[in-house]
Amino acid sequence: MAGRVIFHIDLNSFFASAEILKNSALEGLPVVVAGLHRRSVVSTASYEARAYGVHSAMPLLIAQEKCPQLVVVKGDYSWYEELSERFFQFMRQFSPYIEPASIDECYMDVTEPILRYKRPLDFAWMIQQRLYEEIGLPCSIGVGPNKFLAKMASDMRKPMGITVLRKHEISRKLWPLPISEMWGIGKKSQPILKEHGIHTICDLADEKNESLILTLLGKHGYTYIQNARGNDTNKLTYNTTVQSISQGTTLDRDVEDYDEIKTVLRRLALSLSQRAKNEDIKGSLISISIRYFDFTNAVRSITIQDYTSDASVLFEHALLLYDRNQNGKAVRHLGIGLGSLFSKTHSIDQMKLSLDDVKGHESIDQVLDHLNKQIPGIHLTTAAKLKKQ
DNA sequence: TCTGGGGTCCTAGGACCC
DNA sequence: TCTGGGGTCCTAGGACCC
Repeated sequence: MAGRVIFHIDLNSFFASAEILKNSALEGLPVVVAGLHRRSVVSTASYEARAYGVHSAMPLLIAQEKCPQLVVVKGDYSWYEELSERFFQFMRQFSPYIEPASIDECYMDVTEPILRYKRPLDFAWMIQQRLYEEIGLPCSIGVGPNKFLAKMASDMRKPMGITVLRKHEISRKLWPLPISEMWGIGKKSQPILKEHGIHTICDLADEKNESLILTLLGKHGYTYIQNARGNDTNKLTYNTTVQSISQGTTLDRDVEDYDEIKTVLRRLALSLSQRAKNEDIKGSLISISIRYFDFTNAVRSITIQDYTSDASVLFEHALLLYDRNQNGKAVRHLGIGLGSLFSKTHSIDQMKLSLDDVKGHESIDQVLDHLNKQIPGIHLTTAAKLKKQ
């Protein structure tokens, strides 16, 4: 089969761009979107703010120290969602083969449509220009033969960049980068690799390091090696469904008082329930997450008999899980989650069985297994298996 | 300096069933 | 007495991403 052409489209400092769209007076200023509490961190920084060394995940207090004239805007998430929806709608006019990767980025398989352009990059350029003119959002586009290379490419020129990363170019464009720049390698794997002399993506791709990396990182190591060599074979997934929803909050100060914790859990249960109902979602896996004053975490979960979105059911089980796990440590953060979701509308959408679902599977059981993983809340089986039960 | 909020996916052990 | 093989579901924990 001939090679694919994948675009990775990444909105630049999306939340900050969204705020500037709403209020043009912010244009050109060092802006961050962040919570307005003592313990908030920066969600997104405009490029003007980045010039001061401010970046996302930085504690707000530190950001303000680095940039005293910093403009702090409280996030308006329903506005971001609306804009994000416009972004995806806009993209779909060019191709249905789109995989949303987050609120502000997607992959698009453009193997077919790009043939219609004399100069392939004109397609990327046109998308970028029109997205900016029609919706007001700047983006960077990465072009590659697979998802990984497209993703790495879109990171190379920002904002409003277009970068092509062909396989034969990786030794020049990709390999010199430090492993910290590599998608998928986080703050745990980095020190492990560096300790063993692996500092660049070139080191990851090097055959001499292969067995060492596999020993250190196992299956993940294998993925890193293949990606570093430009051999990502992951397909785009076009029907993405939500797997879980959650609602959490960091408390203003660490809390030991039981009644106070109970009050927070009740409030979280209410708002999670509201969201679930709005989105026509129910779930059977209820979980709580706790972060203690010392930054240790615990997640506890329980599976219930029926699918629910009921606030009191969420609250009761959350409290049960909390009680079971009492240890006297002061609590910094609390969250409630709902998983193993069932959504009528989503399930019906996905019942359309396509050839892609069947391709590549050897037996009917494999096909059913594949479908069961795609459609939450249902379980397909064969008559033979039912009889056995 | 002092560390958010909302997600995804993977692994692994134990219970339980045939 | 000492001993399977295969499978699913549940729970906990962890790495990573935007």
